[in-house]
Amino acid sequence: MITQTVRVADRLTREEKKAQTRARLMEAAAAVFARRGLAAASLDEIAEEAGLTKGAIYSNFASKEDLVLAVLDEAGRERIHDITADVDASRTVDEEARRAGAQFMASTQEELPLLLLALELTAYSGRNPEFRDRQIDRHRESLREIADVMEASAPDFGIELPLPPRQMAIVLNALGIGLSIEKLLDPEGVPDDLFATAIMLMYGIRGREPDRQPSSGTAPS
Amino acid sequence: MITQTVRVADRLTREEKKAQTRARLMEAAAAVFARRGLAAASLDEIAEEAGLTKGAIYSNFASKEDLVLAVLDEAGRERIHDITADVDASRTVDEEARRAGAQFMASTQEELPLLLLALELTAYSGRNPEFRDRQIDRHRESLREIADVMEASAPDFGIELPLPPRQMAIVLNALGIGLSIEKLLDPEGVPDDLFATAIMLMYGIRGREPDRQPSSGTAPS
DNA sequence: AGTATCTAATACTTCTCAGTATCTCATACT
DNA sequence: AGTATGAGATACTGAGAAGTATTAGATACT
Repeated sequence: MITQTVRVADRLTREEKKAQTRARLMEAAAAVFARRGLAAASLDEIAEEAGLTKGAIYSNFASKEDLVLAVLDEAGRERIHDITADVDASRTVDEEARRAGAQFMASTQEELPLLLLALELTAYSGRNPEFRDRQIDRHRESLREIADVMEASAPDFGIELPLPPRQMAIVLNALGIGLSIEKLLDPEGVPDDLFATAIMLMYGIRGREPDRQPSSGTAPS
Repeated sequence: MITQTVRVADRLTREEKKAQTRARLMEAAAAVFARRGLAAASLDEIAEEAGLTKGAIYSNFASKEDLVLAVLDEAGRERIHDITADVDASRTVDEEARRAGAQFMASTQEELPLLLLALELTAYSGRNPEFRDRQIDRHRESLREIADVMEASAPDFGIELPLPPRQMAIVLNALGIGLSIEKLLDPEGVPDDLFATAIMLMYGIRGREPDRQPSSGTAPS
């Protein structure tokens, strides 16, 4: 016998309701983790943010760590894609490097809580190898995406990668994260275009000034 | 009347004893913070590690945060110095970059807990601006030390810095930290000499292979 | 010598939070 | 309709930790 579930607008099936609860919890968790940090975020606060209670959390996730992983898994999918998706080989390398560099720095600045959370997670990973192992695939995937885009677009830009794509991706990613940290620690000390400038140096494209600029001057501090 | 304090070998004056206690606490704190992380390190554990009790901590420091800051202040002094002090302009740039790069990567690997602690502190700084402000001077000083060494040694190496020294220092530091993080997340994914290679690219010194190496091959994975 | 002072130990308070046990009530099934 | 199921609420437990009050005992001062 085939059962036909009658659907009224806000009359959800159990499965749907649960999925919705789960989604609300994950959204709330993402916000609270970003706001408070990994350790300081309490499950009670997350539940409250979602308009639910801790019971809902433990009905949907095995533990706090489990919830974190679920949140990460979802968040991790979109991150890199946003930036690489915008690569446009009809512009010059110079333009494109500046755009991507600026976009990267801007996004980490405006979503600072996410950067902070990522730092904490990295530290946590360093102390909990099994946690790290559960993230490694996603991390490699992100790198591969960067590598693929760079490899694919290099000919269009008329340049050659000075390193194998994967290594280039690692360097790029590392530099971006490192500079974000520098900027976090000393916002005024890091020029906005430093990322792009450094990248172009590696590509062998020397700066706009043919000769050396003085170490101090009218340039932005 | 002048008081002469009699000194027997292990008979310390009050002041000395207190200083010694403080030093023992800071040493223990450094170890425990590194081992457990910022939040997970308990004052009881630190006290125990020092062979003392929490009373000793609160007699010497106002709060946990105060203790952290004291530890950092001391630890921060030696770090950078170790690496820059070894710069030797009698070697070639290539050699020297490789040495410094390898030394940096090796030191962050073998003192991994310190890297993790630094990450947590950075995240903490991002959420507590007044804490960050108390670190900013030290951070700038470290950068200046790197910048000075690079600026001073560049002529000896017969090269020119492609960027103002301070910016060069920022990029170098950022890249080092970023690569350390990459290596932490995926130890096998990061070649040991990638740091040096990237640096040399920025200096405009192209790799040992005149032509491009394939993206995969007999190289370690 | 006798007293004051201050370091660090002891013991306690207060609080936060992850995780659990239990219960309720809406949905699903028969 | 009546019963079974399970999502989520409520209330609790237990661990652990920061910080405090008090005290003991050694050192310094007179």
